[in-house]
Order: sequence, then structure tokens, then C-alpha cells
Amino acid sequence: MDNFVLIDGNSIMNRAFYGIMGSKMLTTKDGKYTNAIYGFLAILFKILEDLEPKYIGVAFDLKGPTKRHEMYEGYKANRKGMPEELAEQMPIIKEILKAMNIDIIEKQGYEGDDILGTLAKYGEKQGLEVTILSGDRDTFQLASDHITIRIPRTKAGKTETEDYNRTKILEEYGLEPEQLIEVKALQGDTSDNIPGVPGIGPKTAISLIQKYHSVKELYEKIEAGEDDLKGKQKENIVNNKESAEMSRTLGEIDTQVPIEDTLEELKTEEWDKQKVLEIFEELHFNRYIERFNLRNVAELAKTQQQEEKLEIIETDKIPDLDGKLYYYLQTEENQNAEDIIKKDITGISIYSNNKIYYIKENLKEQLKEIFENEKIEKYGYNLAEDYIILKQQGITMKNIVYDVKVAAYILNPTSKYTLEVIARDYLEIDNNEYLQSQGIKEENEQTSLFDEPKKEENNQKIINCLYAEEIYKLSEVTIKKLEEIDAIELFNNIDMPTVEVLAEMQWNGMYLDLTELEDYGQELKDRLEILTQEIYEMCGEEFNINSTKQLGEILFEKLRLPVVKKTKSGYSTDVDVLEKLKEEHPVIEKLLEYRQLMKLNSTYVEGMKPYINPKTKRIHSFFHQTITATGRISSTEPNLQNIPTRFELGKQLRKVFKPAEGSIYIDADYSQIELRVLAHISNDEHMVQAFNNGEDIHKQAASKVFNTPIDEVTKEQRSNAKAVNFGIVYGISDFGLGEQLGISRKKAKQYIDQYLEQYSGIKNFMTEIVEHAKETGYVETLFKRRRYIPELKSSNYMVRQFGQRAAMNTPIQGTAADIMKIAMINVLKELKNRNMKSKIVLQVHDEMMIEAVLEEVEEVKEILKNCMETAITLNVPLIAEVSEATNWYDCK
DNA sequence: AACGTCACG
DNA sequence: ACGTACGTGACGTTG
Repeated sequence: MDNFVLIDGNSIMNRAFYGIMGSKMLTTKDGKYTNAIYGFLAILFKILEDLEPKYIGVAFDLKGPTKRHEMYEGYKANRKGMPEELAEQMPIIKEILKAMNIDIIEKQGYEGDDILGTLAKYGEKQGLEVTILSGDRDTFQLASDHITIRIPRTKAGKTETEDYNRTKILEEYGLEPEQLIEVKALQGDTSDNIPGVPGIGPKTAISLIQKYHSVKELYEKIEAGEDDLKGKQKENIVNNKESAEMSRTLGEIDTQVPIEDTLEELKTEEWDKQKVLEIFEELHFNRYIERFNLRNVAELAKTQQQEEKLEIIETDKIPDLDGKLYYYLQTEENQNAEDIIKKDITGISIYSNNKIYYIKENLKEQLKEIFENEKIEKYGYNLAEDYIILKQQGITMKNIVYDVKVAAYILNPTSKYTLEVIARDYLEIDNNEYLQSQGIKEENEQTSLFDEPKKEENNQKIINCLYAEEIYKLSEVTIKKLEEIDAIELFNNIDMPTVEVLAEMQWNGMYLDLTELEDYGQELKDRLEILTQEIYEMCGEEFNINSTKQLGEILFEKLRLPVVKKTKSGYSTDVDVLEKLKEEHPVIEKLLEYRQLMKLNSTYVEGMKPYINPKTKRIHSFFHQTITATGRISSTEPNLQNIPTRFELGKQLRKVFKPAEGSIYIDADYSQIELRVLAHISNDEHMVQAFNNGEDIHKQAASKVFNTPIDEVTKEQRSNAKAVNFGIVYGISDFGLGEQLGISRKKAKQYIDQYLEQYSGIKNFMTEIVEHAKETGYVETLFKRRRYIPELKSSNYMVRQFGQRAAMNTPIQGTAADIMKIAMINVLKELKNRNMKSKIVLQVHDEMMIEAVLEEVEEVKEILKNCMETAITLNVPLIAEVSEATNWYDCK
């Protein structure tokens, strides 16, 4: 029997949008959402493959009122409009369907369901086997022996479907499919705002219909006194007869829609593959392009070019480079635990003059020659890593000018960048497909769109050579784009020089005294043991204190403490909550201490140990340059940017970080750099003046907010004003400030209003930056570092609010980050120019640390202070506070 | 893998 | 009626 497939377009797009594809939000490079389209197609392709339908049609709802609205003005009244992110995908999916020659059926005044119902019943009469694909269970009423409803559902991240025909519905509900109309009439439907009968839920509705068969019969029986209903339920049913009857009409799918489309038009046809390819390319749906071999069919020049064999010259001699090295290192994991990055170099691919060279022989000597050559510019991917790998071989890379990863990051800092993704975005090359055209087969089916291809050993050569070629091509493309957005100076003068600084920091590492660390850990463990027993005793049972779930049950159920705050999954037990419960039960204090010690021991003592390099006895954290949305550096494995300092016990940990024998730490941090940046970019008269006069900025704010003479500002007022200053930097909200200060939201709003009235320059800056962001879609730092903020266009109020705060905060945080990068670059330059032995070892956003040899102490101090304070000239002074000490703790 | 929690600027 | 300060990373628990 021939298959006839009918799809509820709106409902499937909805399901695909809200997560059938998992949480991954697919977007094209200019920020257009594509996740619903992608998901819809996944389901469509699946059903085409499964059923090979002879006929297929997709129904969509049109805007505007339907018969149901005329009947009942409350119909779908509480339904929110489609979010913009989804709405913008609707015309595109329709375009794709057209290109696939799949008929789209729309009818003013009718909903998708009605169209589907009408066609389904018609198809069944014509002797077809009908499958309706919909995410909406309301369509179950259409099921019959030859009409199946297919519902997608997500299971373990994979999209599966479930079929409902008449038999299945009988099994599940004990009712005929049509009787589900009766069920809905009683039950109602909150999402469509169909009232039904109050107090009747799904369970009751089903059992009532099982007994009385239909709404009509139910009321007939009641009138005849043949029912056995009683009490409140009966009262509700009797009183809501009209509502039930109307709900029944609303809930019944109309199978008599006048439809002009003929069955012939619904016949499955060949796709217009050229057209489909064009759209998929625009959407970066490479996986689908590949799956249906679209490129082979569509004869594009680009495709031909792609199918050319990569010309690889295998040689043992590095070619003439013409001053530029476009390269990709071939490396191999190395079990040698002594290395900082455990990789060995096994080859190199070099792009030069339209040819690709591949060298595996006589490497070391030659690599040294080219990489240390100051005259050769280096172009590559993730050069910070290469820097270390080469350094391990005794090679110091010089003249680093281009890193694809950094370029892509500047073009859009809010994405993740592997070379695969960058090539896809900027060259429109799908590496997997390319490699296949080179005869490289994937070992396994890939599960994700962006997985790296499986790399068989004998394919290494081709892959590495492809990368080298892509690095060349990408450098051309991205440099042009950087120029277009006026970010080339940022790239050349700030972010590229930073690569070496960060690599140096990783290479140098921070020394720490393992014995002291273990002693410190032992103290924590001893105390933890005691605390654990005390907590068990006070709670009257043993449980896992680390489990928020178990702890919540103990505190709020067993001990009946008041619930202060809830999380998605239960009771919140965070510090704020525990602090509020302190007076309620003595165990709380123990818990707070336990938490603190547990954190210190697990994250900082035990967590740190595995990272100590056995050879250098140092920790060589990664400093990442392409992670944050604002331009800041981040640190991992381990994170050295969040070593405790706020509380004394945690701060003690800093004592184990020490300079080597004969050296001393010189530490410098910017004083209030973000507020100074804010003063500069807003050019607020009062704040600029305060900084220029060396006033206490928080005290000044207090005086303004609380309308108090500056000499009479109390400690508390100053501390509150300090919080307001922080809030301003973060993109203020009354709720947030209230929460922070433990005051009412109203009070917080007064503070903010007063602040912004006094600092009118800041107020103007805030309004203007948000305006600018809304107009252009992005904000910039002083140095033209850009962050796109698509959140501002969201239909979700909360997301939009977030976008506004991000728009206010990013120029401030980002400019401060830029300034710090400049300072670091200049510090390293000075140290090198003067042939000094002191080393840069750490950066913590507004702080940098040098491990200085004793002979150089004074010089280093001067360099640090000078480089930091003169990194840039603002209309307020930049102040760096420098200290020296024999461990990190003592750096004040 | 997601969540809650907590460490930093 | 909702649920919020900005930017990060790591750990332990839980599904």
C-alpha cells in the first residue's frame, strides 16, 4: 500500500526549536538561528527514509483568527507569540520545502491540524496508508486503522519517534481515538486556553468517557437520573455543561476543510538539488550536503576546485619561504611525564607558493633554523601551544604574527574555535567532506555535526597538509575581515603579541612547596574529620554532606528549618541560605566551616597536586586567550586565577607559592582599573575629577548617593556605595544590588537613581551604549574589540535584560583587559630588551607577577610600574601598586 | 552531561 | 508573573 505522509509544520518546528536537538543552539556566523530548521529536516529525512511516501504535504498555520476564535474569544488567548529566534526560521524552512518540491498547504482561517485531518481522512478513503507527523497529542483523535500519528520524542539526546494508531490508542487510553475529543472537552487544555470542566483532569476525564462514551451521553444520563456521580464533581459537571460543549467543538479537529490542493500535487518529486545546496550552504548544513551528495550533483566551480587532489611534496628539506611560514606541526602524544605539554613533533606541513610541503626527516635542525629566524613571520593555529612544544625541543619561536584561532576569536569572541569550525565559517570548506574526496574514509559514523574527523595514522599526512593550506587561506580571508571591522591594529598590536606572553607564563610556571602544601592539606583533613563527626551527631545520622540533595532533606525535612531559597531541583543550601539559618540551628555553623574546608582541600590541595611537574616542581597552567566574551584571559589545569584570598584560612594557601632560590616575587596590581576605565569612556565630570584629585572614589560615591558631606561619610555608607560602584560596572539592576546589600529592591532603586542623577555622564554612557548595541548588534572596547550581543533581540525579557547588562559591562571589563594585555606585552619586551633573567609567571586580570632575580628587583619594580601606568593615556591616571615578597601570600 | 556550589577579578 | 547584577573554572553529586 502506498504511504501518504502529512506533517504539522508549526508543531514540528516548535519541537525542534525547543530542544529535540539538545541544548546546542545552532547559528550561522552572522548569528541567525538554524536549530529548528536543522531539527525539522532531521525528522523529515528520517520519515522519508523510513516510509518512502508516494505523497507528502506539510501544513502550516497562517496568522490571523480561525473559526475557533470566532466561536470563543478566549481561544489560545494566553498563548505567547512565537519567539523571534523561531519566527525567523519559518520562511527558510518553507523555502527549503519548496526546493525539495514538497507541497506546503496553508489555509486562512484553519489550523494545521484541520488541514492534516481533512487530508488524512481523504487519503484513507483513497486507500492510502497515512502517517501524520506532529508533536501535538491532540491529533490522536484522527488515528484509525490506516491513519497513524507519529510523535517525535527525545530520548538520551537522540530523537526517536513513537507511532500511535487505533490499536495503540485503545491500549493506552481504553478509548476509541475519536473519543479523545470527548476527553478533551471535559479536561480542557490550558495551552490552548480551552476551559473544559473545572476540577476534571486527564484521569477523571478518561474514566468518565470510558463509562459514558461521550459528553452528550454523559449529560443525557445526568438528566435521566441514570448517572452515579456525586458531590462537588457532579456539581461542576452540571454547572459547566455549556463550557464542556463549547470545549468539545473547539477541540474537535475539522476534517471538512475546503482544500484546493489535489493529491497529484502532493506526489513526491525529485528535489531541485542546486537550490537545496545553495540554501544548505548558507546555513552551513554541511552534514546534510554530504549526506545527500549535493555537491556532486550540483556542478559548482568551487566543488571542482575542492575535488582536485591536494598536491603534496614530500621532502626532507624545508623549501624557500619568502619570509612567511604557513605551517602546521604534526605531533604525537608522548608519555614522557616530564614535559609541560606532552607532545612530540613528528613532522611539519608547510604551505608555500601554492604548494604544500611535508617533511618528516632531519627535522630538529631545520625547525630550529626557521622558527628562531626573526625574519620569518609565523602563521599557524594555536601558536601558544606550538611555542611550548618547540621550546621543549630547545627552539624559541620568534616573530609570531598570525594565529588563526586568535583571528577568529577577535572576529567573534563568543564562539568556540577549532580549525574545523573556522574553515567551515570562513572558507566554507567542510574538512570531513574534503578528506573523503581525498580518499580518506571515516572510521565511524559521526555523532555530532562538529566532531573532528577520525584520524587514521596513514591519513595524518593529508590532514596536516590540509591544515597548512587552510591556515594560509584563512590568513588571507580573516585579515581582510579584521580590516573591515577596523580591528587589525587590535590583532597586530595587542592580541598577537599576547600569544607569546601567555606561552612564556605557561612555560615559566609557578613554583610551589609540596611539603607545605601537604601539611596545609593535612590540617584541613584533620579538621574535616572532626567536623564530619560533629555534623553527623548533631543531625542524628550519617549522610553525605557533600550531597546538596541529602543535606537539603536533613535540614529542611528532618530538622524542619525554614526554606529560604529553592533551586530547580530542590532546596538551596548555598552560603547565602546557610548564613540566614545561622541562628536557627548550631549545625549550620559547622556546615559553613565544613564547606569552606572541603573546597580548599578538594579543589586547591588535592586538585593542585597532579599538576605539579616532576621535573620543574612547578605548575604550568594554561592561559587561554580565546575563551572569554570580553577579551579577558582565562586559566585552566589548574586555574591559577581563583586561588583564595578573601578569607584568611584560604589565603594561607598562597604561602606555598614561592619564587625559586635567588629570586623574589614582584607583584603589581591596578588600582580600580574598571572604574577608571568607566570614568574615561563615560567622561563623567565628577568621577574623572575624583580620580584626578586622588580622592577615595567609593567615599565620593557615598557622599553623592547619601547626600552627606564627604567628611561625614560613615564606614557603612562607603561600603554600600562601593557595592553600587560594582553594580554600575556590572550593568546595574535594583534586584541585584538589593540582593547584594540585603536591602529592599525599592531602597536599592533609590540608591541607583540617586547615583545616576549625580553621575550624569555615566547615565548617558549607559543609555548610549545600549542604544548603540541595539542599533549595530555589538559593543566595542576602546581598542575596537567587538562583542556581538544577539540577546538584545530576544523575545524573552530576561534574556534581553541580560543583553543590556552585557552591553554596559563589556566595554568596561574588555577595555581593562586590553590595557592589561598591553602592559604585559611591554613588560615582556622590556625584560627581553634588557636581557634580564626575571620571568613573568602570572596574570590575574588586574594583577601581574614577576619572579625576579634578586639583582634585578629594583629594575623590575620600575618596569612593572611604568609599563602598567603608561600602557595607555586616559583622562584619569592609571595607578599600579607594586609589592615584593618571598611568597604570594605576602604580596600586598 | 547537567546542576549546585564556590573560588577569583 | 516572571527571575536578574559582569566575567571565568573546578569539584562532587546525580541522573
